[in-house]
Amino acid sequence: MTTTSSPRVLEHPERDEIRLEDVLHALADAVRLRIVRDMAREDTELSCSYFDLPVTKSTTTHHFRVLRESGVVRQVYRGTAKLNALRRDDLDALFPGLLDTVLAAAESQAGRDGAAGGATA
Amino acid sequence: MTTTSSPRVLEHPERDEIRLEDVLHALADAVRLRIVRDMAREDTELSCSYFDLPVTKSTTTHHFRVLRESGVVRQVYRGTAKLNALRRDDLDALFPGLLDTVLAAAESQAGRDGAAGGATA
DNA sequence: GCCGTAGTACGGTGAGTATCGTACGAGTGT
DNA sequence: ACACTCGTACGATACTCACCGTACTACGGC
Repeated sequence: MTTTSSPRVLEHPERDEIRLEDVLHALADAVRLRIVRDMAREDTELSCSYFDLPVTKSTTTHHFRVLRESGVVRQVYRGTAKLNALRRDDLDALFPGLLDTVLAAAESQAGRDGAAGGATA
Repeated sequence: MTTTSSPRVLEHPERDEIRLEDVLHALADAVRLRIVRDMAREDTELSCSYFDLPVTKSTTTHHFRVLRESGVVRQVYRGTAKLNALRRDDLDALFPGLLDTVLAAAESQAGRDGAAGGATA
C-alpha cells in the first residue's frame, strides 16, 4: 500500500555521528549488554521478540531504542517484525577492537558470575 | 584525640568485585573519560587538583568517587592531597584490553572532534 | 595558634532513565 | 472483515545522576 509517510522508517545516527560516550552508556546496562551479547553470538538479524528478557515489551522497546540511537544496532522493519543487527563495521571502523573487547569482558564476567556459588558444573 | 577512626580511609572494590557495567558507566561520561585519559598519559599518581576540569570542586569529588567505586582508579591520601592512579593491573586482569581500547577510541574521537569544523590545518 | 589549601559532606535542583500498564497501529493469515 | 501478533506511543512513577553552593574537616606551614 501507499501509506506515503509511514512511520516505518527508523532514525539511525550516521557513522561519524556515533559518540563513544553514548556507546559506552548503551553498553553500561545489564539488559542491553545481554542483548548485544546474544546478537554477537547469533550474527544474524534477530527480531526483538527473539530475546527472552526479564522486562516487559515497553521496556524492551526502550532498550532497543537506546541501542539504535547510540549507533550500536541497526533496525529495519520486515513485516510485523523488527530485525536487529549489530553495527559491527561502523563500530570497528570508529573504535577498533572496542566491541570485541567489551564482548569478551562480558563473557568473562558472565563466566565468573555463573561459576560463583559453587555450581560450577 | 577523639578522631580514633579517621575517615581518611577510602573504600575500594576488590578486584573480583569490579563489575563491567559499572566500569562502562564510569567511562561513559565526558569529564571522567578525560580524567582517565590524562591519568593514562601521565602514568603516575596525580592529585585531584592536577586536572583542570570544567566543573567545580564538589563535582570533581563526585566524579572521582564514581571512578573509585567502580574500580577504575585507586585513591590514597598523602597529606592534604589525594593521589589518584589507574587500576591498570586489575582492569587488565579482569577485562583484557578493555582500558587500552577505550583509551584509543577516546583519543581517536578527540582527534576527530578537534579536526572538525573545517580548520583542519 | 592561625591561616591557607585540598578535598568532603550535605542539601538542593533539573535532567535523564528504567520501569510499568494500557491503549493503539501495522502487518499477516483465515 | 476479523482476529492475532509484533511492536509503538503515551503517561506515570521512582530512581539516579551531574551539577552547584556553602559549610566543614584534615593537613601543613608561618
